[in-house]
Amino acid sequence: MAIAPTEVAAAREAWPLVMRLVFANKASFVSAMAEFDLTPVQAHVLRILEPGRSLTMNDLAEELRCDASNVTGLVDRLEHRRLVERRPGNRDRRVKELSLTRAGATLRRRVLARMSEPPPELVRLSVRDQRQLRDILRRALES
Amino acid sequence: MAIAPTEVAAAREAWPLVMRLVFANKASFVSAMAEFDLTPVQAHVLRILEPGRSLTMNDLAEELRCDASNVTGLVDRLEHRRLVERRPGNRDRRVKELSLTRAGATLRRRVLARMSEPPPELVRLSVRDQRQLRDILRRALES
DNA sequence: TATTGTTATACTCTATAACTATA
DNA sequence: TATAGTTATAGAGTATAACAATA
Repeated sequence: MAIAPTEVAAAREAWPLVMRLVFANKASFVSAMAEFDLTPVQAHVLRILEPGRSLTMNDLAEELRCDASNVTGLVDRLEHRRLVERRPGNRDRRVKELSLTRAGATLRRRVLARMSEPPPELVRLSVRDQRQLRDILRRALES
Repeated sequence: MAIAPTEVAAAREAWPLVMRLVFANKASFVSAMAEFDLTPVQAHVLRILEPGRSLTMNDLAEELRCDASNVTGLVDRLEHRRLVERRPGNRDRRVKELSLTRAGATLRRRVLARMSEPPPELVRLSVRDQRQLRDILRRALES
């Protein structure tokens, strides 16, 4: 059965609101991460790099949705601060395995806690709305 | 009455989901805007600069939440493409009034239409969920 | 030959500080 | 003196292309 054009009408109205919400809080996110001496992208790297997990440089580029050449400098800066470390791959010596240091894991916890802090627009919603929003987003992102 | 800590628990769960949704679609947004030869920030300028409205350079910096020194180059590039134009302020000759050209207004319509196109995560929601999401976000952003 | 990561290069965005021309 | 906008400068993120080491 073909999907009628009206099926996405509400999504088309909702999506710009999502972007407005995020954009309105962008500056606050940037300055919150700056308190950890992190740029937004560096913060995302910490988020992606779960403790115990290890990623190759290519994996990270893919998760960040950017060209692989960028992660060299990005990881350089984090490694220089001893937040992450490169280790040579066991099987394939071309590969670098990237992982968090102890200090990186500690900072990651603080960063994630700060990233989860909801903006005033969500805080002032009723608890009922907050829960519905959470549930709808879970359904959207699942699978 | 003090707000109990549990009041924001659901918002704290919802907010990272919002960011995940946006982050997952960032690359798609960047390449969509690139088809118009626009960077994301340039696209935001077009969105902010409604036809008929005019803004000073300082106003634009404020709306973009960036330092005023940045908008000089940003507007230079858009003006060079004849999408926006600077006109001297009437009363105060220090001020530049910024507005869309005809070409800018035309491109703006296409850009806004593209920006409103919802990502697959929202499209596959039920119509009921789409509407609730829209309504909750409207309540969050109102006032 | 193909792949992983790096380097070289160029452009945009960003902030800070100093400057200009008005007010 | 104060303000609007610009310029100078520096650093970070981004892409493309070329490269070395390894497979």
